[in-house]
Amino acid sequence: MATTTAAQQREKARIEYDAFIKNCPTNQLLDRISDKWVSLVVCALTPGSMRYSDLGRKIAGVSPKMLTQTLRSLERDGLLTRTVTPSVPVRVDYELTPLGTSLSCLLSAVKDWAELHIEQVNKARDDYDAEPS
Amino acid sequence: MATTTAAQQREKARIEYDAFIKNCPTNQLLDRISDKWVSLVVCALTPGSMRYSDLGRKIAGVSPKMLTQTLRSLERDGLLTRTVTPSVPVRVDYELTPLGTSLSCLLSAVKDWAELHIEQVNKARDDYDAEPS
DNA sequence: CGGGATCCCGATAGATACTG
DNA sequence: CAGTATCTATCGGGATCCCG
Repeated sequence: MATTTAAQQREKARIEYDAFIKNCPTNQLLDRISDKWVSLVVCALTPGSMRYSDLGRKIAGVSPKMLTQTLRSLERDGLLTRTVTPSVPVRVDYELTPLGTSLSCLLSAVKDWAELHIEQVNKARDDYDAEPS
Repeated sequence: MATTTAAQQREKARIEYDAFIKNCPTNQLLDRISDKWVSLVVCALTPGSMRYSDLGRKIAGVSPKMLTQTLRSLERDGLLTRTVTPSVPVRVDYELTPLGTSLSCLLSAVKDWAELHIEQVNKARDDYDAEPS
């Protein structure tokens, strides 16, 4: 048991690198917006506030669990606010904060790039797939 | 068997929505850059071309499998080129294409946003976690 | 040196059912 | 209406071995 195996050393390196990545703001942000539902929620809320069930319907395909989970994490990061109105049927509204709106703008930039270059990517993909080798 | 269950209908909706998402350039791009290693590889290659093993060392923590897989998919999308030099020990260089460089610029924008707003996010997170409830 | 093929495991998405 | 709890199936990703 004495000697450290190569596997253990690599494991150590991996953990350190993971820590490095987690402390990197860029990767944190990438992790955040890469989440399957985050971009959809942000996009859905960009026009204005919306209720929980309306979001569920607009995003169609999301399970209550994932919707709640996504909304919670976005709320935690200060990207949206959660407002509970204790009426007879409870009413909960979600709305982007200025920070959330700012993120929405960034997503727009991503969207623009995507739409501008998607054809090149698709072409490259076809060429690659068509290669004889 | 005649009647379609609610579960089946939801399943259908999910599949359609999935298809919708997959056809959306923005989500394709998000899927791409959200990949754990893609941003790191692009970032590593931004200064210039690099060899396979150099990449592996610079990114430290990536397994050969993931590195190869990442490089292949990026090559397929026309974001980088792969050059094989059949010398005695084989030599393979990777280099960003103009399209890849363009993506690198987008990642820079993401990076800028991240560094500009990370403090707000962290503060919001602390506040949220500190809440009594 | 630069990979491909295979096996395996932990994380997590999502379906379902229940609650205030 | 707006969630929560639980269970399961899937799958990304790492380890390992092997090849050209």
